Amino acid sequence: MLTERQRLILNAIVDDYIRSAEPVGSRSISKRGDVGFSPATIRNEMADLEELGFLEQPHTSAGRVPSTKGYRYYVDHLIKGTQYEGSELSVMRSLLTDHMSHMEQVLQHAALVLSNLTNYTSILLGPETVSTSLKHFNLVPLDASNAVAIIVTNTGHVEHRTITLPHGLSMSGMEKVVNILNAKLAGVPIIRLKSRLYSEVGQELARHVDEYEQLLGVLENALSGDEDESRIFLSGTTNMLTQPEFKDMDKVKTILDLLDEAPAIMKLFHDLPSGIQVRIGSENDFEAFNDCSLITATYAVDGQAFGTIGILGPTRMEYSKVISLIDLLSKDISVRLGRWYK
Amino acid sequence: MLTERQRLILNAIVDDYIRSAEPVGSRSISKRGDVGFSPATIRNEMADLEELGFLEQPHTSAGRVPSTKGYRYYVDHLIKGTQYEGSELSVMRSLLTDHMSHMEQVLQHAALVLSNLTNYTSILLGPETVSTSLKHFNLVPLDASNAVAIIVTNTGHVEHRTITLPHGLSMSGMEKVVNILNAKLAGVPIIRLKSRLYSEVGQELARHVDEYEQLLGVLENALSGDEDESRIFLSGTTNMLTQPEFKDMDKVKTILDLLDEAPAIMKLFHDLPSGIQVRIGSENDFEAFNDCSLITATYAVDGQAFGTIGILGPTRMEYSKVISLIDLLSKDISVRLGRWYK
DNA sequence: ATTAGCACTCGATTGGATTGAGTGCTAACG
DNA sequence: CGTTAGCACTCAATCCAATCGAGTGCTAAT
Repeated sequence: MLTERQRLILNAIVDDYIRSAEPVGSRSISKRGDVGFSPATIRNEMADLEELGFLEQPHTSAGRVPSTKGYRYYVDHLIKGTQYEGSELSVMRSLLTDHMSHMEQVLQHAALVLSNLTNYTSILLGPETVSTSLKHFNLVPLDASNAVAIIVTNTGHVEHRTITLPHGLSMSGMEKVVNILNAKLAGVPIIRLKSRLYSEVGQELARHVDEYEQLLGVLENALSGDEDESRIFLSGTTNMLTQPEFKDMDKVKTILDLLDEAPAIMKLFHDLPSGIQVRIGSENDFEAFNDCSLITATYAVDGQAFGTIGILGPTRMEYSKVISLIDLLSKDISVRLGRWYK
Repeated sequence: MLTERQRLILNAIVDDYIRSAEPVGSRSISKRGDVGFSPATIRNEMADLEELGFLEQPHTSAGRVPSTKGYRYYVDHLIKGTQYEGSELSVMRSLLTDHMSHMEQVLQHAALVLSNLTNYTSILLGPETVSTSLKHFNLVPLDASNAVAIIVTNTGHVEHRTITLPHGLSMSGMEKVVNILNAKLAGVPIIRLKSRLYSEVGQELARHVDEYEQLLGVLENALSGDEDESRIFLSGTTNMLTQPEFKDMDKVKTILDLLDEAPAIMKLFHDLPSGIQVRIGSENDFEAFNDCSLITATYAVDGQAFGTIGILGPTRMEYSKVISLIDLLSKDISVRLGRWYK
């Protein structure tokens, strides 16, 4: 357990380092108003804190830098209870008031606002496929052999896909197909659609359609969504470039490249408990992101878990500010989507 | 006019500089097999070429670097007729053989292949809105007050948008709306849709629907597409980071940020003649891209202009290779889309 | 017309001295 | 006894002068 003075000093060091991005020495925090001790005393404490693993020294005769453990203690115990910065709060409110017509727009816009306000990278995840189910299916004929398949989920998400129909499927045949699918598949979770398609729809289709095998194949294709790809909304990826810790091009490139890949992002976000979560540096078990911290919050609509909001930045991140912003935004999105949902 | 020897030397310098990214001296090109003159002679010629504006010297006692004019002469007169690199050619062929179901997929995939093969940034533009027209319109009811509007264009592009319908619009009313819209608007260019909506559809609608004013507003909204946003397919933007000339973070950030903005890209691509086009450095009148070259090719489907393929890289770009690749790919896409089109 | 030779330029590299921000330790102090 | 002043020490960063070397332009010889 840390003494009160140690906590004070640790807090000062982390704050200073977050501001300046440079190792902080005993003198500089002694000169700050809030720690009324001489450099010598502070040096002693700093040595102790280093021994305990909260601080690190790039080299002898340099100042101290917070370790992952140091940041961890900072966010867990030292951050002053969510101190909303009034101005930015109202800015966000005003930026989010545009009326928007569908979920994707809300999320993409929120991502933009968030990255602009923080100067970090924002990552928003839409509804998990696990918790979405089919609400409605439809086919709109284009010409003799092509049609657009429309898939509407219970989360209000709409997708379309052009498909090629088997030869000789009549207008009324198509209507029957649509009816059968809706009857059998409405309410079924997206991830179960394929198996259900074969187990329940197959025989039924066979009774009404000649080329039902080919049709099944086409439908299977139509019903398997992009999964992850379309859930992800990114913004401000280039903000990484402005951080002094990422002056190394190669490192930045690997990070930016990973952010372009849906699977990498899903891995980064894997296994998050609900509520606000902070993953600091080496805590997120992903080699490339060891110099980054990820702050996430899940949001819910209508009581059930929905998606996730994330901010990715350097470990030297303005935790306090970001946490309060993300907290706020997640609630706001819940409300906003909840309202529009009905 | 340049002498044969000057052309030879200019060619050697540009080639060398493209390879090494460092100022080229007289000795090093004298040692290359293809220019059989002594360094002294070459120096004289280089001085002349500099006076003529084809070369530049970063400072006295450094080698020469091609100027924009130098690159221009190089691509116009010195590049050996499209020398397909056999291996990469076949790689591209094989990468593009996957069967793909719609235009967007083809273009996005082509962008990926192109950026991977070149290590530059690839930018593909889908069909221009000017040349697209409405082929088919449809409404799919979701619930009492919402529906999905489906817009199909003559280029095979499909868009959907969820809209909120006026209260009390019956099923049959909706059918009428769809019929009217299709009758009046099919074949109309996308950019004219709005004006036609008011000039021709208005009265007709008024006769059949009560709340036609509100409906008109909603339809107008539904028919105005994303325009540019959805035409653009980018890939390999982070390849910029690997180029030594872009080691300056600020410069890279401005470029990457611009690439995220549809209007900027449209401005970059403005006013391109058909065929293959090379814009070198300061030639593209866009401050931020003065260190970049843009190579573009338009492609056509069914005889009419369709979209554009572009590669953005440093001025020190492998013009010869990129030009041949882009030439090839543009033709390939034409064929591919043309086939799938029917 | 070409080229060998040479003096010259100037950025890049090298290495040694200096600086200065930081430390740890010890002894003095309230 | 906890705190602090003082001091010797460390080490990256900065500075500076010397040197290097890749390159040039010019001139004179071939």
